[in-house]
Amino acid sequence: ACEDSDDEDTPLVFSRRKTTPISSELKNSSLPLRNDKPSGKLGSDARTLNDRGSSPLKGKTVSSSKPSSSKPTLGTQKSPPPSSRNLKSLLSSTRPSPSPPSSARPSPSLQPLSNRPSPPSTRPSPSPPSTRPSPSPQPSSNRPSPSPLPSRTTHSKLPSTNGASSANHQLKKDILVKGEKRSPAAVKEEKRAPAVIKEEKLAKPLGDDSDDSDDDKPLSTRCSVGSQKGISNMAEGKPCSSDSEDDKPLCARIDKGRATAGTSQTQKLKAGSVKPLSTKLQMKGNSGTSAIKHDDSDEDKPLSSKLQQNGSINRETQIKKGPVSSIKRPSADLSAGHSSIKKAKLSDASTSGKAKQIPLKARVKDDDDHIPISQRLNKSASGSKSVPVKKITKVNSSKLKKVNKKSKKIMKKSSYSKSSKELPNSGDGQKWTTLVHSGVIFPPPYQPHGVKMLYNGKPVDLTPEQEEVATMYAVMLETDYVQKEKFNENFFTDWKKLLGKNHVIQDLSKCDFRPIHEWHLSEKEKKKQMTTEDKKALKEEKLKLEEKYMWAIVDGVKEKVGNFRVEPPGLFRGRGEHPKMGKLKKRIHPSDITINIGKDAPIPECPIPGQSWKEVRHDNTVTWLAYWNDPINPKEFKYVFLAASSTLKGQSDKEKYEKARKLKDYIEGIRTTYKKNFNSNDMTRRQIAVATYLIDRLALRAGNEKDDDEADTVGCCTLKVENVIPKEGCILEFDFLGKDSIKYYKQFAADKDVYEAVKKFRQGKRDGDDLFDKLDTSKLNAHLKELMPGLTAKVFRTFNASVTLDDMLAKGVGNGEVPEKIASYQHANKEVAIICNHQRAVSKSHSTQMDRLKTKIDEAKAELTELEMDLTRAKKGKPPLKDSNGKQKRNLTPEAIEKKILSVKTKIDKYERDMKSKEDLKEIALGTSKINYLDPRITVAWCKRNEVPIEKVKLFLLHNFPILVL
DNA sequence: AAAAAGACTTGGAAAAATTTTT
DNA sequence: AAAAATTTTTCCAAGTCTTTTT
Repeated sequence: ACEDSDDEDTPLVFSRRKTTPISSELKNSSLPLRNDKPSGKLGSDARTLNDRGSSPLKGKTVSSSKPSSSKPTLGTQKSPPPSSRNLKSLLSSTRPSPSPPSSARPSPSLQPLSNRPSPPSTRPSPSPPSTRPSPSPQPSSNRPSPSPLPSRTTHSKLPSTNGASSANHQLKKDILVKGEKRSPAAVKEEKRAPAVIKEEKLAKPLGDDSDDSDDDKPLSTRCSVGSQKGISNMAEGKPCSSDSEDDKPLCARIDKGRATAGTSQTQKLKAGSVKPLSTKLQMKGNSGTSAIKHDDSDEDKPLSSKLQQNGSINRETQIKKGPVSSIKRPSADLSAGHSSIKKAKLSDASTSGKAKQIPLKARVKDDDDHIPISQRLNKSASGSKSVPVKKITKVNSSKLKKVNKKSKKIMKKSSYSKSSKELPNSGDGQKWTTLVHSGVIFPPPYQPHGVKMLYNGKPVDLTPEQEEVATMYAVMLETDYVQKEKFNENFFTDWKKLLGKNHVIQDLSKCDFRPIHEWHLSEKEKKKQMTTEDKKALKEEKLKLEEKYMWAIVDGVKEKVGNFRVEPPGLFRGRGEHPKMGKLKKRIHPSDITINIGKDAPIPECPIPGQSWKEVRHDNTVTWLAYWNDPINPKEFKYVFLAASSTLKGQSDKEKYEKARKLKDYIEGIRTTYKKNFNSNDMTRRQIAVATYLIDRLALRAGNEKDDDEADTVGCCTLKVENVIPKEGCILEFDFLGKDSIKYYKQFAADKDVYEAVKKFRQGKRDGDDLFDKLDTSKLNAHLKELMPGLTAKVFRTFNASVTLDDMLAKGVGNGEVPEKIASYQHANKEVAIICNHQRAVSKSHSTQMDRLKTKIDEAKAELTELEMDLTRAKKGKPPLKDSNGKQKRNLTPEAIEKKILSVKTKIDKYERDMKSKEDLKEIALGTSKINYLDPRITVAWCKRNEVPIEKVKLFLLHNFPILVL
C-alpha cells in the first residue's frame, strides 16, 4: 500500500508532458515533441531564457528571469501570480483552508531549550582559519600517527539551536488557496484526482492516510490538533531521546570550553543540533493526542506527515485546480499558447508582469518555451508591464485534462503495483521509448601560439603538441597545484612522454613557463576589452553552433541536454591529495565516444570530418546520451546526460524526496532496532547498529571503499580508528576528510551505549585500521533494505535535510516583513548545509568586504550622532551645526530630523545584519543543499504559509522542480 | 561473495553573467 | 564607466548504489 506517493506524482509528470508541444523554432520543432520548457524545468527554463536561447517565438519579450525576483514589489499582495498558485496548490495542502495561513498555525515557539548560545567553535585544533583544503599535510586518516590537528578549517558546526522540537507543522493549514479562479476544466480534473489521492493515503504505513483525511477535515479541527500536538511533541521530544541530555547542554559546554580561537562560529559542536530530526520523528509517533486519530497522525508526525500531507494535498489541489496548475507549469501554459493561442497575456495582472527586458538572447526568439516558470512568477510579482503572455485558455485546460486523465490511469496501474520504486519507468527499467539528439560537440583543435617558454633561461622550440601541454601548465601557474610535488611529478612524467627522451628539457625546475603565462593573461585581457557588441556577436555565434546539441527529444518531449560538450584536454585537477593530480587528461576523439539513441532516430553526424563514433547503441534502459572512458581512469566513464531540468531527472528527484518522506514512517522502528543492537554480542550486528546510528544522527555518507589511486577520504563505513576519538562525558570527536577532501570535525554527545561500543571497536587496533572492520556499505545497505524497501544510507541525508528544514521553518518567522522571512529561510537552509557539512573556502576578499561594511556602519553611526545633536538643537529652536565640511545645513523641523534618524538607524541595522550573516556564512556552502537536499515542496508550502513569493527564494530559479510543480 | 562494471547523484570551485557601488 | 559584489552556470571530480561477472 505504499504506492500512494506515486500516484501523486504521476499527475504532475503527466501534466508536464502534456504541456503541449510548443513549437520551438529549433530544428526539432518539426518533431512531435512537446517542449520541455514549461514542463518541468523551471530552472531550465530560466536558463533557456537567459541563454540564448532558444528562441523566441512570437515575439514576446520575455522578461528575463531576473526581473522577476528583483525589484518589483513583491507579489504578495497582488493577486497571486499564477505560478504561485500552482505551487501553492500543489504543496499546500489540501484543501482550501479557509483559515488564513499564518494565523492558524500553531505557534512554533516552544522550545526554550534551544537557545543556546552557540559558542564559537571550539575546536582544539589550531588550525588556521584559512580555507580548507590547504595542502597542509595532515592526513590524519591514514597512518598510525594520530593526526595532530585538523589542518583545514574544520568546521564543526553545530547548529546552535536545536530544533528539536519545533512545532509541528501546519503546513496543511496554511495552505490556502487564494482565490483564483479556476477554469471549469480544471475543476473537472480535480474531481478525478481525489480518487487517486485516497489510494495513496491508504498505502502509507503510519498515519499517512490520516493526513489526507485531515486535509479534508475542517481547519479548525486540524488547528487545534496541531497545536496540541505541537506541544506534546515538544515535551516528548526531549524526553524521548536520551540524546537530549547529551546533546545540547553538554556539547555546548564542551564546545565552549575547548573552543579554539580561530574559526569560530562554524565549528561549534553540534551534538544537540543534529538530532532534531530524530527527535521530531519520535515525537510524532508518540504524540499524545491520540484521540483524534487521523488528525493526530498527521500532525503528530511533523515532517513526514507534513510532507505526506503536502504531497497529497498537492495533488488534490492540482487536480482541483486543473487550470491553475496548468498555468503554473510553464510548459502547460506555453503549450497552450504556443500553438494557436498566444493571446495576450493572461488576464490577470500578474501574468503580465513586466518583463524585464533582458538582453538575453534566449527569450528573444521563441520564447514560449523558456519563459515559463520564472516569468510567471516574476511577472506577477513585478509589476505589470506589458509583456505579452500567453494565455492559457480553454484549449490548454482541455488538453491538460485529457492528459491528466491518461496519466492518471497509467500511473495508477503502473505505480500501484509497486510501491516504491519505479514509478516512471514501467516495470522493466525502461527509461524512454524514443530518443533523438544530436550527439556531442568537441572542443576546437589546439591553436599553437608560438610563444616560447624558457629552459635554463633560454627559449625552447616546442612542437604544437608539446606546446599545448606546456600551456596547460603555464595557465595554472597561479594555482596551488603547481606548489604540489605530486602535481609536478605527474605532469612532468606525462609531458616528458611528449617531449621524448632526448629533449633538452630534462628538469621541470629549470623550466620557466612565465612567457606563456603572460601570453595567456594578455589574451584574457584582450577578451575582456572587447566591446560589448563583439562579445555579443561572439556569443551568438557560439550559440548558433551549439544550439542543436542543446536539446534532445525524449518520448516526444524536447528536453535540455546537460553536458553536450566533450571535456577538453587539460591537466587533471583532483581534490585534496589526489595521487593523480597533474596527469595529462588527453583529448577525446569521436572514436572514443559511444552514442546512445533511439532506434529510429537518425544517428548524429560525427562533427569531425573523416572520423566516426566508437559505437552507437540503442539502449532504452539507461538515460545517458553518450559516454567515453575517462582518460585519467580508463575504467570509468564520463556520461552525457539530460539537464537537471529534464523530466527524467525531475522524476528521480521526486522519488528521492518521496523516499525520505517514507523514511519518516519507518524511522522510529529503525531507531528502536538499532538501539537494541548497540550491545549485541554479534559484532557485525553491533557495528551495523552503531553505523546506522551515526548515519541517522550525523547524516554521514555511507563510505564506500576506495582505491589507492584516489584521494584518501572516508565515510561512515570507512572511518578509521583515528577518526573517532572518545572523550570525556560520552563525547565522540569526529575528525576526518570526507567527500572532496572536505574536513568533517565535530564533537558529538553520543548515546552511552554507542560511546562504549566505539571504545570497544577501537580496542586492539591501530590508528589507521577500520573502525568498523566487519562492515562495508553493501552490508549496511542490505541491512537497511530489510528495514524499509529502497532504504540506503544516503536517504538519511535527504531525510535529515527535510526534517531540519521543516523544523526550522516551522519555528516561524514572526510577523516580520518579507526580507525578514527570507532571512529565516536562509537560516533554515544554513542549518541544512551545516548538517550535511557543506563547506566552501572563505573568499579571498572576505576580510576586505567585512572592513568595508564596518566602515559604512561607522559612518552611519557618526551621522546618527550628528543628527541627534541637530535634533536637540532644533527642539530648542537653534539651527543645526555646520557639517563636517563647514557648510551650513538646512534648518529642519524636529519631526523631519527624527524621521532621518529613524532611517539611519534602519540602515545601521541592515548593515549589521548583513555583516553578521556574511560572517556566519563565510565558510558554509548553501548551493548543494539548495539543489540536492531541500525538498521543494517544503519550501513552497512555507512560502504559501508565509506569503512569501517563491521567486524570492532563489531555489526555484535554479532547478527543476518538477516536483513542486507537480 | 566479492570484485568489477556501470549508471547516476552530489559537490566545490571557477567562470560567466548580473547587479550594485563607486 | 569602471570596479566590486553577487548570483547563476558551468565544469568536472568524487561519491553512492546497482548490476554483472568472476
